[in-house]
Amino acid sequence: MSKQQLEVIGQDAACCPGLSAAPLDEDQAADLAKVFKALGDPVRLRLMSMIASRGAGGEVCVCELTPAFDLSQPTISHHLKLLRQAGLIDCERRGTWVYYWVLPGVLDKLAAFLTTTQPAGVGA
Amino acid sequence: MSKQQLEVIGQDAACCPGLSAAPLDEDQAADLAKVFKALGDPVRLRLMSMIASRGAGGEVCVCELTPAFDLSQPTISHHLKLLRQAGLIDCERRGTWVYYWVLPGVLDKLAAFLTTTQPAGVGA
DNA sequence: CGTCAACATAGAGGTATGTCGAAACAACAG
DNA sequence: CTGTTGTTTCGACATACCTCTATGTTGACG
Repeated sequence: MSKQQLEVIGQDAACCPGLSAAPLDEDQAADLAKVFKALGDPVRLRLMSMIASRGAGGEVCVCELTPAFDLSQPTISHHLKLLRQAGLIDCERRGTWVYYWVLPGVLDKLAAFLTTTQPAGVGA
Repeated sequence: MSKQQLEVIGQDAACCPGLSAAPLDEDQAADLAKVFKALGDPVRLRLMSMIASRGAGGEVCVCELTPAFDLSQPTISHHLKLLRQAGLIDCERRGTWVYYWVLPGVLDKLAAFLTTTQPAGVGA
């Protein structure tokens, strides 16, 4: 499902040198900005939090997410789609319901990108 | 200078439980979203990177930042203002020039917020 | 005091984003 | 097959955002 997500964060070695390591070039900045932009909305941030707080292999049904907001169901679906396109989450339909989960490693890689103290042994 | 920046990240103890720890409430999400939204633009991300790559106490003059982009000087100034209002950077005028730096600890706290493996001793 | 350079602010215009209701799609129950 | 429930897609609209030009502000220098 969903062949249309970014791979900014998930690229094998490292997504990029790190924000504080060296000035980003235009392409890196554009890709990373899409991920941060996806997190730059209160609704999406809460959605991410609700999904991520289920733990590593955890999943959440859309039917659990929607009633937590004073928004229409299509709007929630729209935000979930944006998070998916940003490469942060993925989903699967099982019967009537659709379950979402956080793509493994994405948040940690994003955290590593922001960390100013470089993790030892990243080469270069 | 600049009494108008967010304090989301800098709050004494912890800005919040962490994205994966527990579902964010509306207020936390709204505050955090402003920070991520500030990073959700390629230009601002490059600006942050250019400033942050100067290291801990490093500073950058605006006159060094502006010519790196194909944008007008007021546009760069506008983006710097947004980054400042998000509580990510601060600035000081020295003579004719204005110098910007990354507020200490902000990026690391943001990284800690995203990290899924909770730092030891956070209770619960 | 006058002028110049470095930045910031103000206002305007085009584009993207968030939200909705309506409709389409998928899966299951009778 | 038909109806019901859960979810996504489709247009449409109001608002926010990014960018520009024009103007203001601050400090340096004669």
